[in-house]
Amino acid sequence: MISLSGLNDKQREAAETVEGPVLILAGAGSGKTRTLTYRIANMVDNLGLPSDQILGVSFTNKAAKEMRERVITLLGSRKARKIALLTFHSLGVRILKKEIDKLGYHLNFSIYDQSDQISIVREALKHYHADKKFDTKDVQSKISFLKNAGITEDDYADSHHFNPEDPYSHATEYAYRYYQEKLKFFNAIDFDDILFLTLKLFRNNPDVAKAYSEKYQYIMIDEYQDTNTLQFELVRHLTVTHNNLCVVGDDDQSIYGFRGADITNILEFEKTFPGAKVVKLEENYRSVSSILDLANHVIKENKKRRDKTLWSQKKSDHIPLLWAMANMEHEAEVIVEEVVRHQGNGGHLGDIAILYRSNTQAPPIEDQLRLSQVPYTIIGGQKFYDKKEVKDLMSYLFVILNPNDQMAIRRILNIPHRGIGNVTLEKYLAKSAEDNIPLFEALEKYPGIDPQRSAGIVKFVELIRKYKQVFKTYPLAQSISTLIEEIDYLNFIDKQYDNAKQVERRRKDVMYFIESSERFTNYYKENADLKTFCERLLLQDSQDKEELNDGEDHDVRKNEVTLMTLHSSKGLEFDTVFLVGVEEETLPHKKTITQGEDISEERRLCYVGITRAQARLIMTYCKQRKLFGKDMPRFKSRFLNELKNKDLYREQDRTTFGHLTEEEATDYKKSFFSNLLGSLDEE
DNA sequence: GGTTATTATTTTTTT
DNA sequence: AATAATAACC
Repeated sequence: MISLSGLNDKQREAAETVEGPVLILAGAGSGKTRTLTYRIANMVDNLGLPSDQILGVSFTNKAAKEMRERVITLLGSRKARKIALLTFHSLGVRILKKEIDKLGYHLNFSIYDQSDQISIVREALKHYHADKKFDTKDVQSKISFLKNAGITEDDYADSHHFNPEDPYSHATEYAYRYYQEKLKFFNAIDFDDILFLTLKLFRNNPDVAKAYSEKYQYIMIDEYQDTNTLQFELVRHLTVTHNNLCVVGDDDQSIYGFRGADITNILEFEKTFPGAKVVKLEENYRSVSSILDLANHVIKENKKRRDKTLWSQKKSDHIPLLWAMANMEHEAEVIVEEVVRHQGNGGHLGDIAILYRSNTQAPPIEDQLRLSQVPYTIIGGQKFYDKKEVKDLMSYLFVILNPNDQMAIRRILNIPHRGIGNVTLEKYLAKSAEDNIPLFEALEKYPGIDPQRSAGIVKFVELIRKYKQVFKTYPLAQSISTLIEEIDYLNFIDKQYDNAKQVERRRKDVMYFIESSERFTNYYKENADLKTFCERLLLQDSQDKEELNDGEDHDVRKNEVTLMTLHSSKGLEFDTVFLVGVEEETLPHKKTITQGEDISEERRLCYVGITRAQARLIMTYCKQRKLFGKDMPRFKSRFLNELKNKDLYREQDRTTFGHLTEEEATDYKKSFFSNLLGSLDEE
């Protein structure tokens, strides 16, 4: 039996209401994850509901992982195993893998990431002759936005997003059609399609939707304020047979507007799901009151929000700090120094998070941590599969799996060099269009378009054919190693780069790729297929692969500092939080300032960051920052400047010793110089 | 077709 | 500063 006595009345009410629609309005730190995990534990352990009928959906891998870990802590891994705790996208792939043939795709579809998307859009815009130049990335993100709003390429021209006066709209319409056509032809889907097509599937096949709704009898959605139209519709289909839906959210923490998050989903929940029970969680258990005060005042500046003020019983003499730094390097130095001090005082590194607006802020801090030999882990950032080598190798896997995948073929056709360059490729692309056959078939059918290149073409086709068989007969990891050997990829890297350090790094990535396939194969045994492996690499961030080891230390946070973006930090908490780069044009981000006036989402982001901290909050900003190789003056963020009460935080100028007493300053200088001397000794 | 030099461009945020 | 796209070479 799981006891619910550790929950407060409201939390307990939410955890015990298992049937019917439930809306939990949960302020930051009000124990929302705790409530959800106890709710799940209650269902399984106390009510005896079958665990494979429970589905919990979150937005980020990090959040899904956290949820799983906490459920395991309550139930143990045996009982928790069958509970589906997924992101929206992994749920979508799980469904499409079995059902996508009903939409006219083959089951062996490839998944395209943003860089694939951009190349196709670039191609589309090339075909779209116009005197104006269009920004490829802009058009791509517009298409992505439209998909997330549930608008198809045919609906676009009639929607209110289409502006007949605007050349961009016309270009986007053309590109959208071109793009969708190509993807289908390549038997590929993009990240947005994972949800888009799942919804289409449900719409076209109500019986399939019904079956999944029956499979998942109890559904919970975390961070409901961030659901977009697509996700909302999916949820509706999934709950059609039972209406057992529990959603949790907080309008102040809506930070996915750029992905089409629709706040009315949460505001009108009771309308959509009549008879919903609404539970409000307002007591904050996370932060000390001084941190909460600051957060409340920052978010109060947002005009459009449901008024609420979180309160906390936790008192402390800590006042949030704001440190002014000279530049990025200095920022990194001072922060790491503080981290080291914390460690020296016997503090646990897992209690510390360093949060930033964008991933580009991480490298200097990372460098400094490494230099000081402080263990750390970075969540998100550059994806493992984003690395050139990994993409190349994955492209091989995708082609072997799905020969229609043109983007992947084009990527590897001449890697390693087979003497097939752009000119030859264009010839084959023309043939492929002419005969209306996939590129790969064109390669098979016309090996002799250019007699000089013929040998290379045949070799490539043979290679793919051969490995289709190899992957069928031998275990995954073994097949991958043989493939890499056969194409002599490591040698190719050697030849490509003359910088020894680069070669080393890239070879390491390849080795890591092989290792990760071995781990995967060991874990899934004979079920380790090519497709699942690729999906895992694409959908999961690199650190999640560690999960394959099935470690037992799920409830113990590692002794590492955590670095991540504000977006990834949502739903998490840390004893000490460094919120770095609280400056104009970083938070709020420049892009929001220049292109749109709505700064409120940036303010919510700031709010999210502040409310991650339990006991200690240290914000920083730089007086100067290098941008595109140039030093630019920087200023404190308006989110702090606009506060009338200046006692909410304490500002300290770390570029001088002014914030220290004379004694402290002497100590500081002494240790600074001895460090300097120490590092000189090493040289 | 491949390599190198020059020029343009870049930074949200997640899956 | 770093990287990618383009142009100009071999």
